[in-house]
Amino acid sequence: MPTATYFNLDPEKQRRIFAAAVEEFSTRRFSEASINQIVKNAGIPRGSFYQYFENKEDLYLYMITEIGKEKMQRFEQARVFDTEADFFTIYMELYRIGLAWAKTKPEYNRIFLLMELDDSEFIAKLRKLSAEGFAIMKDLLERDKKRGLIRADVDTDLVIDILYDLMLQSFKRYYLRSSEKELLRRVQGIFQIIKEGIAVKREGEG
Amino acid sequence: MPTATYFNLDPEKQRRIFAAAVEEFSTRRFSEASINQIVKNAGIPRGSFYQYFENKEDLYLYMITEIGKEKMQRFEQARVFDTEADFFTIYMELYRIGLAWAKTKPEYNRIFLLMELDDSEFIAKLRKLSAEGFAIMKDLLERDKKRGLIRADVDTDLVIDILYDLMLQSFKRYYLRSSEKELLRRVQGIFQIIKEGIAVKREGEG
DNA sequence: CTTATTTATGACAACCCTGTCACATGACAA
DNA sequence: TTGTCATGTGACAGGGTTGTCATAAATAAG
Repeated sequence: MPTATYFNLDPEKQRRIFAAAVEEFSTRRFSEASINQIVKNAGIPRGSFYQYFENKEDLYLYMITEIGKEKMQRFEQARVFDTEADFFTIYMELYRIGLAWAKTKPEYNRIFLLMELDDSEFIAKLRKLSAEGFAIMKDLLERDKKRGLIRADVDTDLVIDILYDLMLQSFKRYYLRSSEKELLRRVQGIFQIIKEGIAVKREGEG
Repeated sequence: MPTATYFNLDPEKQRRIFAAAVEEFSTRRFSEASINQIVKNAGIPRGSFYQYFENKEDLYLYMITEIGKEKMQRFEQARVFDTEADFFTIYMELYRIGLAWAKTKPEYNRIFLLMELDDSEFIAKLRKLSAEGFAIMKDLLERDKKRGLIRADVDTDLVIDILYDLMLQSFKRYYLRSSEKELLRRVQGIFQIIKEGIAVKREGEG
């Protein structure tokens, strides 16, 4: 948490510091990001930084929390969870929203992608927290099981895991080369495979 | 490529340097690895390093090439590609071999995992090369399509992509926490899903 | 034995980084 | 005005990194 001094600061200055943090952390991994660079971009003296934040972790945590709040709002106002739609439909919708968000705030999104590339203790802890949000998806999948849409023998956790990995990986690709259209087609393709499988269906099996 | 001077070196010294490189690159990402550390571990003076290698990239490339050769030998001597077995069986077998290899040479394996975590230009180039080896898998999948084992409408490239991502991700997990047994069960689970899908099969569909 | 060439070596320059701390400045109160 | 407290500030210590280079040692050739 930033110090009281930080919160007493001129809002414009706060914004400048926040922006500088976003700039740095969306360019370099946490472990490679430099406070020096941040203070330079924010136009504040080095000493001041330590007046506002304990260290790099402190700033990062603050930034991530703020961004997280903003993202959550997007999901909440979309109300995708309140429908009776099936698991895949909801997942796709969430993905769409996430994509739209990433489009308006590409730097924010880069921060999350870079987070996945980091393997420091600190980031590992953070990642764990954000992954816990996926419990909702597990519930949805199990609901569909009860509704007879998903086979009963399917390992729910594994499916959630798989989808998380694949979505993340696809996102990475998107930021490297693909267009949004391509990306969405890819995600559709993935869903199709996870739903139906790729093997030729033979009768009397299960 | 190392200089002639390097290859003229006492083999024992060469081995020491190689080992030091492996030690460092299996602990830290390429971008974070330090030549200082390597020369220290190898017990050679800093100046000598630059007599043998142009820079860090040069050494890394050499090391990766050597390790790649060794890994390829494993696959070749297993002759998994010569069977009439189906795609999934062969993939599983390759995975098993890879796992066995990773078990005897965990440092080598860590190097590849860390490579996936890096995003420098240099590593991106390297990764691309190693991914091209997956063309064989694509051929196998297409063979199974012709044999009527895989549905004709399936996007081969996408499946190869998906499997690559998922296998890699599973490997990462294995090195972080899981046991080999757990990992193999997970991979089996993934194959099952990719094969059969997770949706309840309704008649008269496709 | 002497000269030429190759190889070995560590000090050095130049550039990063972080966290601290003594001091300067501003603000508000007595 | 003087004192007190909050804030601003940059120099500094101590740590890291890479690549170079003058010199020393070893080896080969004449």
